[in-house]
Formats: sequence, C-alpha cells, structure tokens
Amino acid sequence: MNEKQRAMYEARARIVKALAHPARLMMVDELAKQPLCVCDIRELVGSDLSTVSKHLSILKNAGIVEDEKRGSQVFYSLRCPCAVNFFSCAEKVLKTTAKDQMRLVSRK
Amino acid sequence: MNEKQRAMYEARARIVKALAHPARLMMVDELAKQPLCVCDIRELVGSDLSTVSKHLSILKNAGIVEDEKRGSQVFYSLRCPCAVNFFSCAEKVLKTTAKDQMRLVSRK
DNA sequence: TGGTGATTTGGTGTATTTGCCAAGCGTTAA
DNA sequence: TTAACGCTTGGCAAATACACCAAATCACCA
Repeated sequence: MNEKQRAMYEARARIVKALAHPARLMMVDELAKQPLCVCDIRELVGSDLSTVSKHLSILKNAGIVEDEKRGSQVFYSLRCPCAVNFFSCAEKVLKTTAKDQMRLVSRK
Repeated sequence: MNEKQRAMYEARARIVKALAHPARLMMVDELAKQPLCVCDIRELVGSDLSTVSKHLSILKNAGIVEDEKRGSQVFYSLRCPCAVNFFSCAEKVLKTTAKDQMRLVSRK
C-alpha cells in the first residue's frame, strides 16, 4: 500500500463524498435531464437558498457539475453524465437487500 | 417533491455515504477480487483493527458487503459487484478535471 | 477449564458536516 | 443612483463521523 495508491483512494473518496447527501443526489438526478438555475434547483429540493448554494458548490468543487452565468442567474449542469451510474448501483444494492429481507420473512 | 421520492434519495444517500471514505473504497476494491478475512483487510489498509472492523460494519449495514464466519475468522465479500462502477465514474470525473486544468495552464 | 487468537463493541476526544440566519456582491430595472 | 433580484459567503450551533484505547465476545486447542 504505497503513497500513490492512498492518494488515489482519497481523490476518489472526495468525489463520492460530494455525492453522499440526499439533496445533492437529487440535484445530480435533475441536472442529468437539463441545466438548471439555482432558483429552479431550490424549488426542487425545497431548502434554504444558501443551503442549496452550498450543496452546489460542493458538487462543483468535486468537479461533478459546472456553473455558467447568464445575466443575473447562474446555471448549473452535469459535467460527467456517468454520475447517474451511481444511482443504478445504489438501486441494485437496495433491491438485493430488500430481496434478502423478503426471503427471511417468508421463511418464517 | 413528495415523501416517497425524498425517502428514495435518502436510501440512496445512505449507500453512497457508506462508500464515502478512502479506506472503505479500498476495501471494496480489494473485495471485488476475492473475499478476505478481517485480518487480511487490516493489513491492506494498515489501520487499527477496531477501526477496520467498524468500517466493515458500515459497509455491511449498507448492504454492500456480507460476512461469513469460518472458524474463528470472519470473511467479507462484495454483495453487489457493481459497486466497482463507482470507481470508473469517479475516475472519469477526476480525468475531466485534470484535463480542464491542463487546458488552463497551457493557454497561459 | 484456561488460554490464545480473531473480531466486535463501548467509550471518548476531535474533526467534519449540515442548515439556517445575516450580510455581501454583482446584475438588472426604475 | 437607488431598489430589487439572484446568488454566495461568513458565522454559528447541533449533529455526525472518525480513530484510537480498553473491554467483551467467540471459536478453538492444550
């Protein structure tokens, strides 16, 4: 386990960590469909504007989204569409867990 | 934004959060190759044994890995191989960021 | 039964994350 | 220029995550 490897896992973890919040996952999900301005995103997640802005800056610093000023508004868009892949795997894990629990229950 | 959707994003976030740590990412990476006992994993990541055990229990509670007792040892294995997909996307994000920075530098 | 190795659990101090409020800042409209 | 709008930033309290130590558990063997 050398230094280089450790740095690589830390870099990856920074990205995963940036996604590790329900509001941020929702934002990524919505931005996968189309770019949105902060006020739109704010309506979708329904939190305080400053909270939304901070979530977006976390995603931006991780390199997951990018921003673009248009007049007085700021539009955010997904920089790496593959971020949606996270969902499909998370979904699989959830399904597997659900199945296992179902099995436990029905065996009773 | 209804209750059901919110619950879904929270469930997904729990899984992503379980992966959001360099040591846990490394464990998943190694477990993707083969099941390993706690002591093996401990050597790979090089932390305190109790720390490793707690990381593993986080992954287990999230449904990402499962454990199996063999004598006095406990072997962990990956329950959803797709967890490795997280890496490829994280890698893509990192590469995109690196490219953008490279472009910035060379334009100067 | 007592001891040893393998792992988990409890407890504690510290660091990080989160959400909200208030203040700041750039852009557009009057 | 002043006001309004859209967004970001600073600051703070509460919640959560982390790593380590010590103690407990559990399987196995002498």
